[in-house]
Amino acid sequence: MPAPTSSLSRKEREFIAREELILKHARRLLLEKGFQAWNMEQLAEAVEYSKGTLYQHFSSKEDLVLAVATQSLRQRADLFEQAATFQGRTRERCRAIGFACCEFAMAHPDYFHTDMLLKSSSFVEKASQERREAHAFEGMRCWRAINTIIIEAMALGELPKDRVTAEQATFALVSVTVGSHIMSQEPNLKVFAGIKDQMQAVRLNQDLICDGLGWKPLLHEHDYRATDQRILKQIFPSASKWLKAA
Amino acid sequence: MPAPTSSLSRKEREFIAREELILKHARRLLLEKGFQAWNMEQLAEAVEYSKGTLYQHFSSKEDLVLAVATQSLRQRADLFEQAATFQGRTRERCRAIGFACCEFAMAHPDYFHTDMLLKSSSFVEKASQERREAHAFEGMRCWRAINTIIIEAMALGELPKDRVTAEQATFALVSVTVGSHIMSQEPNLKVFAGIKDQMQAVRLNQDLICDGLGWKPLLHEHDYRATDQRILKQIFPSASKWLKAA
DNA sequence: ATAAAGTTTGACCATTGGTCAAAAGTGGGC
DNA sequence: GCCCACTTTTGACCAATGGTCAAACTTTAT
Repeated sequence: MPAPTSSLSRKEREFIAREELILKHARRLLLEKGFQAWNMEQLAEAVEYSKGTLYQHFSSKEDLVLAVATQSLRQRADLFEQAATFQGRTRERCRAIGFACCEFAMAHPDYFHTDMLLKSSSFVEKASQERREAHAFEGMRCWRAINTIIIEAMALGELPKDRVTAEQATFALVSVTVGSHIMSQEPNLKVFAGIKDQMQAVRLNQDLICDGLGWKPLLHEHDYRATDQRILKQIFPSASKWLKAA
Repeated sequence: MPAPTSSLSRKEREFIAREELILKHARRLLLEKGFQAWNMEQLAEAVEYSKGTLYQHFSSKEDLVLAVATQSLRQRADLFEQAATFQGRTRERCRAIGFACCEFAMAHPDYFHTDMLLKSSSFVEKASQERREAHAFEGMRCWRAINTIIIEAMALGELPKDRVTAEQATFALVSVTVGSHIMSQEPNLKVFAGIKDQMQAVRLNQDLICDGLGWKPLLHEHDYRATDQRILKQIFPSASKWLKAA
């Protein structure tokens, strides 16, 4: 018998592996069909376990979906924190987070829809306390990544602090980002607004907020194309596929 | 027998009245419980008709909810168009629409949540074609109210047209508004961001976008307090209750 | 080999969105 | 006042599905 490769027993490792298998298939169904158009029986068949086993991992369908969303949100927070390490001025680092969010949105096209479901109290109330807390924790990491840069920008005088507080600025950036991602997926709106590149539309709106905040250097005061190239090279070397004309 | 007061027969008028009764109670349930936590039987009891009768008006629960949302959206469009008649400079008129949207959000605290449900294709596919078209129509009215002012602002030179197109500017304003309304309802975020007055937070973000667009006069170049007072007096005399410190 | 402990299963239950045949109601003609 | 054709309303019923749990099955310790 081989020695355990970690501190977890075989059973525990199997349990975790199965949970990840379930989450993987649930994510796929969620992406393909949304929330309603699949059921636990179908998921059970997909993972080749029975329905009862699913319920040993998740207390309800909502709990499961929350777990999928939290997994995604953790990746988003990872990307944000990674982007925040970009070497450059504060607004450039904020921009790197903007790219991080686009990178995330490309990898998880259904995330914002699912996240909107979670905002319904009757939905989230059916999930377990632990998973709710885990989700809130990852959300806080995303918030803090932005908030930290803004506080630093204000301390350095690159972002005027007489207009809004650091929290108001963070709230503005978060709001415009979420709103833009949601709206840019609306088929009707895409036609009206003539949106070709969704991610570019999101980042433009972020730029408008930053300019509105007076965050130096303003859009026309600096060669942000060069910054974008650096961000892509340093932080997201794999992202160039979706960013054709940086 | 009295002569008919309109071109509709008694039966037709009763049908319409019943439909409005159903919508009224459905709206109440939606506000109190969200989408899942009530069923058609409960609604039937509330309106004192049977389930079968409900289905003579609406093809599905989703169809019914879409009808409620469209009713709300029509009011939103009405308010937008009313606000657009405000006498003043283009940015002031845009600001009046910002107030209109807050007025609407106060009257329909659940609207944006419900609207997010509609963005799920599996949801909206269960509604009837007519109701989908009606919803898209009211959405277009809202879009156009903003878009029209922006086009005029660009023609007058009050809004520079070398940065973004009129459609991009409209998209930015719509996105920030929706995103801010959604985010400002998030309990966690309200704590983090220290939001006391949600509507003020939404309007601040709109101001940041307008400033970012370079829409003259900028926030610090003009006494918008006075504008706000005029908007409230001329357009929304009844709104002063929620706007304590304009 | 056997018993104890843990794991997996799928038949089963309750809820609920949606249907439809039958009951109830309506109104015009005689 | 009565009949009858037509419309409207009803609620028993159906199918789908989230969730449960006793029994079957597997693993482990002795």
